Amino acid sequence: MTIADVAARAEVSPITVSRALREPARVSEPLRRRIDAAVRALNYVPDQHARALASARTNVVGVLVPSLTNTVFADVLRGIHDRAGKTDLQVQFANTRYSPLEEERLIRLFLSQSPAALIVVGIDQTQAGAKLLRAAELPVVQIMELGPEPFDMMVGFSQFGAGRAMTEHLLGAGYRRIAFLAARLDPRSNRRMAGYRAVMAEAGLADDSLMVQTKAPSSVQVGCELLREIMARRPDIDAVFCNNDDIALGALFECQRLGIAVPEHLGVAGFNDFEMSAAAEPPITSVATERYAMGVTAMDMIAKSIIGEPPEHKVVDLGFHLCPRASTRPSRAEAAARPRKPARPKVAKETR
Amino acid sequence: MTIADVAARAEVSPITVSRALREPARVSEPLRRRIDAAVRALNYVPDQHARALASARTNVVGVLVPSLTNTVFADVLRGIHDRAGKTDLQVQFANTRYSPLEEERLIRLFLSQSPAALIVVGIDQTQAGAKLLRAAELPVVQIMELGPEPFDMMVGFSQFGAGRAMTEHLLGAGYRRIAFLAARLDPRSNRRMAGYRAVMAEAGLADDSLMVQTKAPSSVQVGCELLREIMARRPDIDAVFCNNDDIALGALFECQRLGIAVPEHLGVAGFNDFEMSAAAEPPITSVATERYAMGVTAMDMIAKSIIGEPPEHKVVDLGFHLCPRASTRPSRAEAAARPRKPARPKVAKETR
DNA sequence: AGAATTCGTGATAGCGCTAGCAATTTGGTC
DNA sequence: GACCAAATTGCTAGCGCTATCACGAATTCT
Repeated sequence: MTIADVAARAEVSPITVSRALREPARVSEPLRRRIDAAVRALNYVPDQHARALASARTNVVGVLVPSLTNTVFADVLRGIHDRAGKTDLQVQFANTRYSPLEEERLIRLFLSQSPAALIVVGIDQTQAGAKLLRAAELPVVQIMELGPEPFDMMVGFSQFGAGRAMTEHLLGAGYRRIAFLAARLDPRSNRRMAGYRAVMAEAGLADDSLMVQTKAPSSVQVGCELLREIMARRPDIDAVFCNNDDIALGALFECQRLGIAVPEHLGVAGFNDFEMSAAAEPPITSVATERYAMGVTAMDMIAKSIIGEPPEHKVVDLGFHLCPRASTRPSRAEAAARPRKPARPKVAKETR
Repeated sequence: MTIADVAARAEVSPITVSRALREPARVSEPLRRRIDAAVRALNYVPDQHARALASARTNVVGVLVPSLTNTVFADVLRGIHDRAGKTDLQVQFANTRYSPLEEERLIRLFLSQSPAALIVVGIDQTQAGAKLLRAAELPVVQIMELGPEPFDMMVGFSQFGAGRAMTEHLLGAGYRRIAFLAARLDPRSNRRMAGYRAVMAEAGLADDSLMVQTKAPSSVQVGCELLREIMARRPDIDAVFCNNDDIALGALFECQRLGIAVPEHLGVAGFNDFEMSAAAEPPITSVATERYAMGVTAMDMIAKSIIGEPPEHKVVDLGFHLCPRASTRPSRAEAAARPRKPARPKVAKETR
């Protein structure tokens, strides 16, 4: 079942079939109809390998992410994958395991296979990796955060700004001794922490002993441990801002174990607005990010670039939004706007 | 940078280079050394497309899973991916969205690209899909569960048996009116439910009003809703066996909200032993399954098959094990073995 | 009217690699 | 020393597709 079979059936030359499939506009109406009919009758599927070999191009989009299991990236991948299904692009994932060197190796590997485009996470590639991506003659999208001098395109939000926003929210709710709990600090968590630090410093409340971290990857268990640690070191804290919602959930569980009332004695805030956070008791204050949309948008930008219509904006800020919930006291603004007795908080729609 | 460049540098013919790379044993020691040196000096990477075109074979393993975000599959994918990194096999994922028809479409699509092997989930393919896979001349691994007449190979565990085991454990702990909470029932959840039903029937305790389910996919939020529903319908229940740990977590949160003491008034058990379950307060009784190992084993079997050494056992049972925790009363056997006052349960190591 | 351009189609020549066979060398066997 | 089998290397001919150029016919321009 090759292009020649289709050509024979449609009584045209193979090259015309090839054109009808790739650039229908360049083939006359009647031929195109005959060819389409033949393709359908024979259930013809072009051979990707032959196509790639002959044209020195592929329809494979390489995606380099630090982790395949972290919910954050799983959501982005789902967006990428869903959108890819609507084009003829294929997706090839690879796992950098949070290692810039591994990422560089994978960049080399992928580039050697001349993919249609690449998606990488963040802005902290190695120098060599950055140079390769900048020089590459293909669409490149950096996702998850924003920064100056994109290699090509960018879709994300300000991690620093999000860290600031949550910290400001907590200050606005009257918290003063706010601890920061962090698992393995990848570059994005680091920038959130920088946002926290900046706000605390501006308020004259900065204090390094309020910050606890570990090299272990983020998990609920780690959240438990970090909470015990900070409570041992600084029993006077009045809130914890957790790097990630699983840390926050662990912190909440540990509070229950230790008999610490949330939010009365301790406010607990997370980041990323995982599905479980809104359902927890009490529901956990968090910052929602547009992970799925990020994947979709990245693929959209790539699809447009490939057909020669690069997107209007090369850098897209999808923003974030704060989700104040009962695990922290309401801020003054909210308290004014709400009825006295806070009703069961409405749970945002959580679709998969 | 082609095989010809390497051949020129090593002063041999291109075909010898090709052989040295694919079947080193068939090339003499000295030539092999010269060729290896040339490959490294030129940083040569064979063109996958040319290779696939010429040999009518690829090194791509297709993986069809129902979901990319569900932790269960994310863990399996990680195993598959990790192991693939140690061979020269590439992995291509696709998402069936729990639809057998979509799965069939993808089976056709993948087979038309003659992959090196296929991994599919479970035993509930459409008739046409099953026929295609049975006829396919390539390694096929069915994962996640076991069953009679594998297409080729199988790695999993008995979902029915696991459902039985948990239900028996709950009975052994003295629970009698055990509800079953289920989100969208995919075939595997169904078999777990069948295990529950069988044990309840044997004990003379079966009662359809004890079973609640919804079409929504599994989530913590859905766990909350299901718990409210069953408590409204059957306030006399003494335990809930949840389809999945996120349902169990939601049930636990809802118990906290409703003031139901766990495990005194209600035992809560889950399934899959997600990381958060051991860290919850109280820690949630669950059934651990070997998801990562399943992915690794599947890839191992495939790798062996491809080099012509099919694995000794075509069907591998990785089993499961019960993790009794404080969200259910201890069974009689455990109670006898343990000290009176249950210490904080040790948390199993949870590595990522 | 003749030249220049555009349009639609086709012929040719590879893309980089490997299957299959052919040629050569080596190491034994009778 | 002639002969055979095995081991080693190389040649030839594509795999299925597309880039490039070529060609005639239709269209536009001067």
